[in-house]
Amino acid sequence: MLRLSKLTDYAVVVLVQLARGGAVQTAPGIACATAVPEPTVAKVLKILAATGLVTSLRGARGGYRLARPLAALPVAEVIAAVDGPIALTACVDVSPVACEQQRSCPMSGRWLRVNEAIREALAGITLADMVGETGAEAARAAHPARLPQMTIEEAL
Amino acid sequence: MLRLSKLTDYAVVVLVQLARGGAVQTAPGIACATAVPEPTVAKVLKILAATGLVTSLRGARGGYRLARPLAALPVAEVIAAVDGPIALTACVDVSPVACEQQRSCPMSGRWLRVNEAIREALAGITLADMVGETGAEAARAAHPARLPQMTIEEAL
DNA sequence: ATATAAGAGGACCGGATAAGTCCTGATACT
DNA sequence: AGTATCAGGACTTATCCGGTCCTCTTATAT
Repeated sequence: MLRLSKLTDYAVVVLVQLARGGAVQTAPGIACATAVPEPTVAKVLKILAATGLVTSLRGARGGYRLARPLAALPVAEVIAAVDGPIALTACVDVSPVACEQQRSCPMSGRWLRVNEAIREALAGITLADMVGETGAEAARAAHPARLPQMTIEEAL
Repeated sequence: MLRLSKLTDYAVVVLVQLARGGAVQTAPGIACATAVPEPTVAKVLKILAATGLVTSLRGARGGYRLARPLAALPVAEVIAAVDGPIALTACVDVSPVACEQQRSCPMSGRWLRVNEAIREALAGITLADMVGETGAEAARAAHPARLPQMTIEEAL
């Protein structure tokens, strides 16, 4: 399915909310504004802070703030921050011995190119791009309520 | 991680082997040639046959044959055949009600564009491309033995 | 006609991995 | 000093994938 984790989805939601609010916002506040469960929001924010996509302010009146504007934030970075580096797990945890037995492992390094293509595609889209697109679509659905999985069916 | 399933990896190996052998090959034969466990090869072949990427011949002296040359087989199709349509599972099994509660779901349809970008990237690479690349790399590693996960580290 | 080789199609079990929750500690504002 | 907030980890649960096996159908060969 080539799917990315739900956490990544949440991360985008959270980041967009941060951009919308503008100033410093607390985790509970963002949870309230986005309907994402609060512990999950906190988790996501910690991860994003650890990777530098948001900056944190501790103490009373603390919270989180975007480190960069959405326009300077490629999706690839968000995915990499939450799910780890973008990689199509090919050839992992396979003992080299098992491979040498064959005349020539027909897979060595094959996926690098594919991986690179995906990486570039994701690097070229910023969160601002994603937000902009929905604005255009808002016309055909007043209260959109996440598209069920029309996305999936029409994907390919 | 944006990872694709191991089955997809196997599918590519199997398809390449099919192309290499040329004629009709049986599942056990391919398993033997690729070191992929036989039941798994059989499973992959069934899936590929069901989606028309390979054609099957039943009965004694039966086996599998490539339906198309590798050059006409984009990676996207293989992935779609094995893992299902390419989709970044966003907005799945979330009750619409929970979403309407919010002022406006900031996620509706957001991932479509990203999804499309990936789809295009994968549609542009054929299995022949993947095979060709490795041929070029064969020089720097005599018996390659699948690159561990250098792939992952360097990915982003 | 019968035996045999091969694929078709499903059911099943086990293991890995993500999702989500909670707890404890550190820090800074009031 | 007190309180609000983030930091960081541990833990539980659930889901999904990987892998195996069994049975049925089909077609060739003897």
